[in-house]
Amino acid sequence: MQNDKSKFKNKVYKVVRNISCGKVLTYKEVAKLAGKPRAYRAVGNILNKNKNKQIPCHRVIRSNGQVGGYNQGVQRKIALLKKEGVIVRNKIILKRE
DNA sequence: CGTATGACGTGCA
DNA sequence: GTGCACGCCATAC
Repeated sequence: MQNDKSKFKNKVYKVVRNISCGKVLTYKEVAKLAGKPRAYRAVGNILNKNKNKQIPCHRVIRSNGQVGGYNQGVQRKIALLKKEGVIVRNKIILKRE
């Protein structure tokens, strides 16, 4: 049985895992897709506590274009994004349309 | 159960 | 464009 909170967390994982290669979503977008557009705070928190490699949480960035953070190190996150084709400059995501 | 924290976002000076 | 303060939600202690 899962409460709304647990469902939200589960949905977040599903959404993040569903992100295509080279694609990046913002915390707000993920929260919105998870059903709680106001829980972007919790999204970051959940991913931070999460250590599941199955989830490409490195594809989740901030709305202002910054890479945000990463439990394995921001540098690691940037490296992965760049490796996937995302342009990153000085911790800023320069994603093309 | 209540408090504190955090990978955030928006508003205002 | 930069800096500071408040709000918002889930999780941990």
